[in-house]
Amino acid sequence: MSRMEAFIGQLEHVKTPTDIQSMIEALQSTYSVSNVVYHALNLDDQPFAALTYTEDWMQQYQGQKFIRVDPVVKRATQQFHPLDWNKLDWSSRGSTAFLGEAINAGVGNQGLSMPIRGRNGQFALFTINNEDNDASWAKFVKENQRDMLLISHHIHQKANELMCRQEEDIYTKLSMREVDVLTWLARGLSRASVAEKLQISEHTLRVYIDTSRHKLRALNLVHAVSIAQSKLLILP
Amino acid sequence: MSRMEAFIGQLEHVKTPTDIQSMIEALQSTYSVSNVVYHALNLDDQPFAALTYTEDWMQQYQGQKFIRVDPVVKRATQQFHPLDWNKLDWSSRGSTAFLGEAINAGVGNQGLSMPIRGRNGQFALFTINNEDNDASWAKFVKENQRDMLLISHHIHQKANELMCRQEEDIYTKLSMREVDVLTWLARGLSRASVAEKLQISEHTLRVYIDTSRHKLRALNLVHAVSIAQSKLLILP
DNA sequence: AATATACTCCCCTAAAATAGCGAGCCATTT
DNA sequence: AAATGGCTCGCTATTTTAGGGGAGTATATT
Repeated sequence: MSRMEAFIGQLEHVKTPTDIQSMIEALQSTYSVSNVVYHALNLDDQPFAALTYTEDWMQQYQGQKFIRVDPVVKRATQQFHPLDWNKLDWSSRGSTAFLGEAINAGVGNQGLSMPIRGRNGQFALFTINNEDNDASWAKFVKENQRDMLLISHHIHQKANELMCRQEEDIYTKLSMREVDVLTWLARGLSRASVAEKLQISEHTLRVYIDTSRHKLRALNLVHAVSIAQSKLLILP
Repeated sequence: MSRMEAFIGQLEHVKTPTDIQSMIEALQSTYSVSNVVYHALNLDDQPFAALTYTEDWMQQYQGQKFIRVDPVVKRATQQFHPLDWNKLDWSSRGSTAFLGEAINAGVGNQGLSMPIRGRNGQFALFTINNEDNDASWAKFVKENQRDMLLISHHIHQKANELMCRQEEDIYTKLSMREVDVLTWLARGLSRASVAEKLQISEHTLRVYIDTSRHKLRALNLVHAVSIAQSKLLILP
């Protein structure tokens, strides 16, 4: 049984968020890397992280809002496949400063980050990084990338189970017409255009907007579209 | 070398969308299943599918808008991990009718669907289905689920490479303030509230809305938020 | 040093969105 | 048979947003 399979087997016994942290630390030593990071930017609106970075670095990262200049995050949000830090552009002013601080804080010079996208617009990053030369790191990536992808999926699944309410929300059952309306509004059509497209009066249209807004507990139309979109209640 | 590894190796030589279709058909015979389906609902706004269903069934599916009642799609949009059709609720009126038609059309009674979420709000489904009894299907799933996950990722990656423009869009570089503004607006705050929160005048706020709307080529605010959100330019 | 981009502020008017009230028909579920 | 929920239409009023101008400072980038 491979390291990966053993790890995923163990992961099944995880019961608390703290256990996830332990599993991340176990990964760090099993694969002998500087750091392992699972960072969910939103699990049902709440962020969650399990990682091996120092407390200092985490506070600095958050305090200086590094998430805004971190090229890993920027790139990962627009990528599907795993992302090798080698292929990033570290040249911009903000990034270079960030890189310096990161290396200072014990973040490895080599890294591999995998974007994870979940239900309801969840976005998380699973990162493994190490102090290493290019050749040796390339070998490591080649050998372990597939394992990492599977592990990252399982960790995200676990985090999701533990941190998110799993019950179905009866309020998020939009009717067909409500879905139609929100879909077209999300595409930028005005109420008048949508009414014409759906062949209903603007008054009726307004009813659908109101009811869906209430079902989604949204404060206004923009909010309603935003929620419906992130929950994939409306499809592109 | 496993079947999965061989397949992923071959996938690297794929150069055209038709090749993807061939690979899907290869999967069908390699794993001896009734059908294999890769269906991307949106790749840069365009849908794409490579599958082994009959032309008739596809037309019926589209003509009768089965996507609206298909419980696989409904559930998959809210799930992260692979989804076994056994665990679905087929009891609702629309679903039962749909199920009957599907079986008629040669869709297996057993199935496994994996949701794939990509960059820019992409959503795709990779499905494998077969005519089989519960026990034998459970065994198949247990043995091959991991392979299917990796394969689905690689197919999506390929489809993405082939079908989507990969260049960066200079227009989608929002400034920090623009991101702030769209983020809070997406959360349902009114302009007045956002202006107060960011400590700027409503007039200034309006400038950010206008510039970001133009950058995103959006028709109005709702559209702009929708685009920014699907491109993950604003984070939750 | 020059050009571009981000950030801030102000005027105006017309259009659109929100919010309250009402009603009837049809299908599905209980 | 009754109840629920979806779909359709109407009115009035107030608040909010969109779209058209213009203008100055500071910070990057080239």
